[in-house]
Amino acid sequence: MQRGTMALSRYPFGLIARRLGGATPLPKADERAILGLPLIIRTIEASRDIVYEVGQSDHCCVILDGWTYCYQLLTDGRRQILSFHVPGDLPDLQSLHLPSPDFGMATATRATVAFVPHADLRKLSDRYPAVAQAFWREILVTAATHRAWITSLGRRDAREKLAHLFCEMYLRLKAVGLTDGYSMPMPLRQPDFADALGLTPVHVNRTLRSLRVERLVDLRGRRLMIHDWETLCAIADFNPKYLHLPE
Amino acid sequence: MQRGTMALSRYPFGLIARRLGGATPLPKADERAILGLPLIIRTIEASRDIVYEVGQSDHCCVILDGWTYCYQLLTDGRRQILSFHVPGDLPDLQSLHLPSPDFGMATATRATVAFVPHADLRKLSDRYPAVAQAFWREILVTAATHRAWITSLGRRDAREKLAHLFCEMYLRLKAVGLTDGYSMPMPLRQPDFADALGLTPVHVNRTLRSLRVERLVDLRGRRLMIHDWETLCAIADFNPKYLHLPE
DNA sequence: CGCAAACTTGATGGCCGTCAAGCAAAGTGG
DNA sequence: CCACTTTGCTTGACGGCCATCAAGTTTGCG
Repeated sequence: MQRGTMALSRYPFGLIARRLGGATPLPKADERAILGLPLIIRTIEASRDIVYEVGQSDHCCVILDGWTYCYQLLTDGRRQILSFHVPGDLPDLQSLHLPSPDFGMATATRATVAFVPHADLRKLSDRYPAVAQAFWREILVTAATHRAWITSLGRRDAREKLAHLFCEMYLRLKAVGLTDGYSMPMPLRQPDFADALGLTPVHVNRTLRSLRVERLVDLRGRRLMIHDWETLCAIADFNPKYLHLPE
Repeated sequence: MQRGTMALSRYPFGLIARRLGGATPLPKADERAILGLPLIIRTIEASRDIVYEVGQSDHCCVILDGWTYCYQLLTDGRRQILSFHVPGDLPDLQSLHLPSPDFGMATATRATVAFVPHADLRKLSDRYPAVAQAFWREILVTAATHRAWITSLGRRDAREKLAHLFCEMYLRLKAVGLTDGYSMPMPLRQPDFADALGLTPVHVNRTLRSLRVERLVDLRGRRLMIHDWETLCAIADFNPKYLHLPE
């Protein structure tokens, strides 16, 4: 475990300050304040619950490297993934204002995560209104993404659901500079897709094959190649507005 | 159309102040400030879009009477309902902080709605921190409800979905005093259930019948009678925590 | 009162789940 | 570093939940 800001150069933490600004960049002073936050940085193995041993959940977490997800379980063991998170994301900002979270968090890959004390985040947002605004914006975009998932789960078939998820993750990764043309990292396993889209792994497999056969996408070696972005968007009926990305 | 606060005695507006407080009631001064908000009150027919003719969407709305819902459409016309709203709800508080909404709003029944200018809400929440806190709490509970719906849509079958929706609406109506024992108003039509739960009206009909035959619930004359709350909760795997209701 | 929408039920079909088996990949421990 | 085990991938066979189509009845709005 590392403490303090020394190690930050190895992680895209400046990115977070930039991303929070969205279309309207944060003032320099606000960015500096963000970079000065005290952090506890941890690297967690793949497929582990992200437990808040640091204090009892009085921290928010920032994804620095790897993928994580939020999920809920039914008592009989059925799992539903609620959202995926990539570097630069703040998956549980809401814990600042609403105690007793209603979901769990886990790593999809080995991931490096920074924990920031609630107290420091509150001080920060009290002092820098633009930061407070940015935090809330982040929470509202999460809610908008939830709505997009509700519509996907309720009214799209398997093929359309997969296409929609690919479109969303492509733009989010592109926004943080993790794409390479139309190629992107895609470390999720077929059971992860299944639990996110309300399907079974077997059916995810068949649906992926059909997308591959039609030369729309290619998922190999933990990378996704999008061969036909326009058609993929059309199949998904994808409208990126809800992500509120700049440009 | 009515203006000002005169008409408020006819509507459960004090309720909203109380509901916003949640488990910890708002200070009296804050409640008075809420009751002093300028309002435009409208009664809208059933099955109409709630359009913001008042200015261009620089208002939030408060449901005073009747039921409304938020929805998204796919370009081919498929509809997904994202949430239902009952008296006391503030369905679009998020518009205060995030322009360009990603969903539409419509009435499920004839409904009376109050519109409050963003500017006044902002003044209010700047001046009364407890109100600001309450507004954000409201938004976060909406997000938590979205998550519960994601899990329902992804991992519950038709019968469980219906049971879960009934449990949620029962507790929400009970919290605003609109239930009568285990009986409650339920003005939604079968096509509304279908679009909320990712089903077809035909299948909703069959599923309702099976719940009725088993004497779990009875839906007649726009009212829902819950005969066996415990079993209904068990079928739905219902955990009310996400609603963050008092008590 | 008339027409549109909702409700109800039956028949049929398809998307996706379940079960199963073989194989590949990746993580674990000696 | 290799045996071992777990997890994931792939494909086939089969079944079930839910969609679609259709037609008759009822409700309710204008």
